[in-house]
Amino acid sequence: MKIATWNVNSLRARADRVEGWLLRSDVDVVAIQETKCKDENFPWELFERNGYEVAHFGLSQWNGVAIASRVGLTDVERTFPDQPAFGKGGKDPVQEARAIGATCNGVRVWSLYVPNGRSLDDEHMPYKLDWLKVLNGHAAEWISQDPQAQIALMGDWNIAPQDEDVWDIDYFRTAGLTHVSEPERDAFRAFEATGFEDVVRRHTPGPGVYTYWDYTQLRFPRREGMRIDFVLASPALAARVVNAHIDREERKGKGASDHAPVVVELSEDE
DNA sequence: ATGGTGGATTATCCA
Repeated sequence: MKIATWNVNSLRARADRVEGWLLRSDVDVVAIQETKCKDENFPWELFERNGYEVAHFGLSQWNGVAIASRVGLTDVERTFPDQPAFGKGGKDPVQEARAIGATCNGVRVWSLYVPNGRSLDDEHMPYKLDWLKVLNGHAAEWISQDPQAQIALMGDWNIAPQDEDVWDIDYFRTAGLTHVSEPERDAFRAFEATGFEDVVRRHTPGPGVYTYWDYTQLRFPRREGMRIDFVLASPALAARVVNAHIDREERKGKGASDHAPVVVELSEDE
């Protein structure tokens, strides 16, 4: 069984590429981020005609997460419990469309689009950190209730956990950029302390291995990217991982997302 | 090389 995560940066703008990749990649489950649409604009047929069931959570032109599966899709959950809401300027806080969960062939899959902190002193940064803290609290409960639970927390984490996960750590430090700050890295490491493992890194060692390249500044041809998309697996799921890769080819050419798909191969169920 | 990122929406916002 192959599971994947991919921030597509608009499903409508990327429909042809997504369909082509589904056919080529042969994945059984894909967690999608940044669909950038509501249900009424979601390309349901694209998945159906290729044999995938799909669940979507999208509230506006922003964010939007989905899970597509050809090995079953049950117990869909939109937002995790007590998911922190965001609202500024006196507006009512809303739980944004950043998390959807579903069970696919025995694996509890979460498609996650972690909030972007924007800058170290922006109000989005405490929102991001709180969001991760609440999620990790649930992740700890899930494992504690069932140590054999197979859980995949996958998506765009908007964190580069190690210095080698950006092309030039000094550039990030000097400019005071997000994604590499200690509070963000602490929030990521907290999931590892809970027992979750980044199951892609051991199959795709760095340096110079990334999942995202900014559209500007010729970042992709210059090989100046960031590793910010991760599959964090519970212990029982991590034990099934036999391979993983980052599909850098998909970042090439006209009409590519700024993120590459990340694919994890699992051994067959016991 | 007279360009310069791209998407959703349409003058900005978001990443």
